Amino acid sequence: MTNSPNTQEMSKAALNRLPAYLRYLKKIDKQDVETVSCTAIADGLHLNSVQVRKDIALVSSVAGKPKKGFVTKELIADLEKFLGYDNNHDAIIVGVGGLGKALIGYASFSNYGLNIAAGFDVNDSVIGTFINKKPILSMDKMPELVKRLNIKIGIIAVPAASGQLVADQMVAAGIKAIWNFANTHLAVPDNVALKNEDLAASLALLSMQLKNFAE
Amino acid sequence: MTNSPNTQEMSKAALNRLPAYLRYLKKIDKQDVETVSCTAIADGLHLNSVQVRKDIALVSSVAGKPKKGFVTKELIADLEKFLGYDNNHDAIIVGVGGLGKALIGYASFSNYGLNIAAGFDVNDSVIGTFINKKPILSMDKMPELVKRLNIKIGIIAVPAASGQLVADQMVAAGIKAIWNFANTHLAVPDNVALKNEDLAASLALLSMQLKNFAE
DNA sequence: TAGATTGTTAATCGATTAACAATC
DNA sequence: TAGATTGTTAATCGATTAACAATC
Repeated sequence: MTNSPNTQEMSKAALNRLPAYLRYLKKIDKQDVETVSCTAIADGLHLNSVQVRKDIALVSSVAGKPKKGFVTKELIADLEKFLGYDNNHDAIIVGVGGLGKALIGYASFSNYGLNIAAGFDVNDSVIGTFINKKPILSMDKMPELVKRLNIKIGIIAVPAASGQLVADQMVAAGIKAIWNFANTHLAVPDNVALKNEDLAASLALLSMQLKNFAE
Repeated sequence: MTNSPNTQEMSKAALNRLPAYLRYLKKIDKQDVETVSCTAIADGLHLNSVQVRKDIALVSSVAGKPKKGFVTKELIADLEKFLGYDNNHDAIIVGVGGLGKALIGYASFSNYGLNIAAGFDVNDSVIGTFINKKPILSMDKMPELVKRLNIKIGIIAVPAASGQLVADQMVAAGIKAIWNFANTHLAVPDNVALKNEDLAASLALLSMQLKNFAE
């Protein structure tokens, strides 16, 4: 069992680091670096090497070779599989304002296994249009499409005031994971995954750091 | 000293929670709730009450009253002060693609004390235009404007490949805090604050949760 | 007064880092 | 072979939670 990937044992903090590993590995793979040590990854990303080694051990399907490390391409494949980037998830997005438009247009999502199937809005001026080839539909159509395509991921990019309402509608339609860009706290059932993208919190962290440096 | 706000003792995790407290307090303040207990905040946000009490203790300028708690408006003012939302920071943004445009147009930033002074890009088709009343300028103009307005915060919203270059240019111009939306690891000097907005990592966390729920 | 809530000290929990034997 | 790197066990560190006396 030692080397089989194990979801249970991976902490959130560790999981957060995996995409960075993957990016680094893809970079050196492009440079035709065939094997890579955890020490090298740690150096490249300014992390502790033991930490990297433990994280990689949970993800890699094969043991690393002393002196050589891991085969770059194998490790990339293992990480992509672990992160679910290898099989595409469909998602919908509700709210096609500035941020919503940007997210629909964000081509990189396909690299992460995310495909935005459609956008929804209540604003007549965008309904019926296409953004990045994705149809923007009326909010009424949301439940039916979610059910028909068996979509599990919903992205919320509406103003804070409508956040909870949209979340409730998504849950009612069968959405099981909500990625919340609205600046508000959402209450969702325990069996629905929720990830808040709190730009205010990020900004607070940054300006606090800035303040400390200045002192 | 017990009740004076103290930057040093605040952990990153705690700091991350403060904006949520502030949002909650503003919400109940609108409902004319005059005093609030940490227990109530904890219940409202589904957090542990001792955790909230400790966080609030580090931020509040006055002690809470047993049985009543804190004066809502006072606590809001203390939080805004602590988070630096009361005095405006100027910032610039480099990269006026989809995400960059959305960020420039994001009105809520002003609520967080952030004012985007200008956007920069290398693309002639956007240079000279205005987005949300902010001028979009040629990248050449960036160092001069940063120095003249003494701007300390830079937002990076360029493709991953140009991320490091832009970061270097910002640092050279005197930027002391970088908010990085480009999907790449950045190397910056130790005296420059860096906050990565890693959408890939967020998405990974969400889809992992989704996977675990499904099993 | 009684009891809800405070601030604080101690216990627990989890994650990071250090140390080290195994090995290609 | 020698030494870089592995995987793992133990020590440290920090954050969360539990317990409790003080008090309005």
